[in-house]
Formats: sequence, structure tokens, C-alpha cells
Amino acid sequence: MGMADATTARNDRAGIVEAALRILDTHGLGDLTMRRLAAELDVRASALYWHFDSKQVLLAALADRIVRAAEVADDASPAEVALALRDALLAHRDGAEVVLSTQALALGEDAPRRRLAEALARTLPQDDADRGAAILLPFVLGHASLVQQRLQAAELGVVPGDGADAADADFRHGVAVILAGLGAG
Amino acid sequence: MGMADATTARNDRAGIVEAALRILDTHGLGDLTMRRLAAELDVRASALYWHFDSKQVLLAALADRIVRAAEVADDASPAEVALALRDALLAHRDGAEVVLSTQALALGEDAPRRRLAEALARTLPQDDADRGAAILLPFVLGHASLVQQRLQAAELGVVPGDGADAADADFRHGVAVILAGLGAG
DNA sequence: ACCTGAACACCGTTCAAGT
DNA sequence: ACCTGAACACCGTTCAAGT
Repeated sequence: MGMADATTARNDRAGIVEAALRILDTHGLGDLTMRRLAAELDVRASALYWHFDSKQVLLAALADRIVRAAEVADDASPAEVALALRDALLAHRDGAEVVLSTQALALGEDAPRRRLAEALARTLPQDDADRGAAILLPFVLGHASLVQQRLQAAELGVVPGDGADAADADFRHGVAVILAGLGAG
Repeated sequence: MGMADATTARNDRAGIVEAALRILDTHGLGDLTMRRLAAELDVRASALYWHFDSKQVLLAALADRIVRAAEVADDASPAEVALALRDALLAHRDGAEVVLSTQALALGEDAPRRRLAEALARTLPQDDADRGAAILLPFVLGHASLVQQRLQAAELGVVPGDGADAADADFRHGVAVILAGLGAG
């Protein structure tokens, strides 16, 4: 005992979140059901409720996982932090929607705002930095959300789909405009 | 014939959307199901599919309805347009989520961005105005979305809930910062 | 500690048929 | 033109019981 062998391998929260991320990437949020997730883990849906109180808290853990991947140097500029966060959201199908929809619920989830505020605080008074983060964060979430929806609509052929390059330039411009407005270098 | 009398009154798209809005306000997006909406109209769920191809297009029509209520003078400033749009989103429970999640799908739904661009174009070259609207819109949607989630989480007692006044000041500050960054008066 | 089995109260959607 | 009835293939969640 101690080490789990292959036949007694059981699930933990991290592993379940990882499986959820796989389903998100391959099939999207609409197909991320408790039953499907359970099947991915060779288990019944009811087993998941031993690990998570509800689907909502599972999704909050998933949002955590997505956002945590936004790695950034300790001395990163505000623009770099915003870019990294945006990239983390766009790295997974429906990533922005998952994070946006659990932002208020996810208890460990003030990290993105804090990282933005930290970066801003290096050139701005703490107060201005906090308010600046409160502008940057909704912009990043809103922008990523709209971009991702457009991509998806384009895949379905609903809409032209003028490419991700335009969206990237757009995003960088937005961050620059907000930083200029804040008087941050 | 011509006029419908009480006993033969049947539903049209506008009336269905109005009923959907009532359910949204009183019970929230989670309870806005086709069956419940049908019950509100004294009809079976399948009847709704004569009027709308799917729940998604019904929600797109609902988003349209919510956004259309953002009335604004023809010569309104960009800040006034942004405020009016924000107010329209917050006027209905889960309004921001409904609009954000159907923004790309809703076919008649470029109106908010166009109104923002128009207002900006009075003090900015058309090109800058268009790019400015592409910054303001995600900020408005993202901010309203986060505010509404926090309100809801506060109602459930999950989180302190520091009031809507702070959120309003926050929003106005954000709009001012973005406009300053754009060099718009 | 972690999972199964079975059930409860639902979903969105389709489609023949009614009026 | 607009709706019913019935069905199909699902949902999230609970809970006793197993190991």
C-alpha cells in the first residue's frame, strides 16, 4: 500500500479537472456533462459528487486551472500580464466563457486581478493600480469572450471569420489605449 | 376577422420574447427553459418551435430586445452611449450574460458597436472611432457581466457584496480612462 | 475512501397529427 | 397558421448500498 497500482487507481480532484479540460478542448462546453466526464474516467456520474459538491464548483476548479496556466515573470509589465491572461483564455475551447461565468463564484479566483494590479503598481500609486486592474480585467475577459464566440460562429459557417490576427492587433491596441489613459508607461 | 379575439389569441415572436423576459427577470436564466416559457404562454414546448428554430435563436432575439432598450439621443456622447448600454444590460437579471453569449450569433446584433462608433466618430477619425468601439464594447460587456455575477453571488450570501455604487463609479472611471486613452473629448 | 445502482425530476428537439 | 401528443435521447443530483 501507499502507492496506488493500476487496478486500484482512483480519481482525485486534479485528475478530474484534467479530464474536464480534455473534454472542453475536444468537444466544447456544451458537451461537458457530468455523465460524459464520468465516462471519460470510467466511472459513473454519481462518483463525481464525492469529489465536488456540484457541477458549478467543478467548473470553478476548471476555471482556476485555465487561469493558472497564465505564467508570467515576476517583473512582467501590465501589457505582458494582460497578454498572458488572454492567451490562457484562448488556449482552450470556450475558455473565456468558463472563466467569465465562474469569476465571481470561484473562491480562489482573484489571482488575475491581483497580478494585473501588482504589475500596474510598479509605475502607479497603489490606488490607481487597483482601479486600473478593475478596467483591464473586464476588457480582457470581454474581448476574449467575443473573439472566441466569433471563431466558433465562423467554424459553423454562420459568419465570415476575418481571422485571429485582426483580433490580436485589436487586443494589443486596446491594452495600449487603456494603459495610456491610466498614465502608465 | 382581422382582429384576433380573446379565445383565438395566438402567439407571435414579440410576445414570446416578452414572456421570456418576464421569466428572466423573475427566475433567472437557469429557469428559462422552453417548457417553462411555454407554460407561461399556456402552450406546449413544441409550439415554440413553430416560431423559433431553436432555443439559441430565441435567446438571440431576447438579447436583441434587451439591447434595443438602450435608448439614447442622436447626438449622445460616447460616455452616454456606454452608460445607456450598461444600464440596459443591468436592467434585467442575467442580462449581460444573455447578450454576451449571443453577441456573435445574434444576426441583428451589431447595433451596440455601431452606436458607439457613431458617437466616437464625432470627435475622432472614422478609423480610430471603429477601433475605439472595439475597445469600449468588450469593456462594457465584461464589466456588466462581472457586476451582475457579484450581485447574484452576494444574494446567495457567497460573498460580501460591497454594493452597486462602487461598481457604478468603477464603470464611469473605466469609460473615462478609455476615452482619455483614445484622445476623445 | 471511493464508487455503483437506481431513481427523481427534469431538459431540448422532432414530427405526425389535429384545427 | 398555429398548436397538441407522444416520443427520443438526454440532463444534474441524491442516496442507500457496496468494497
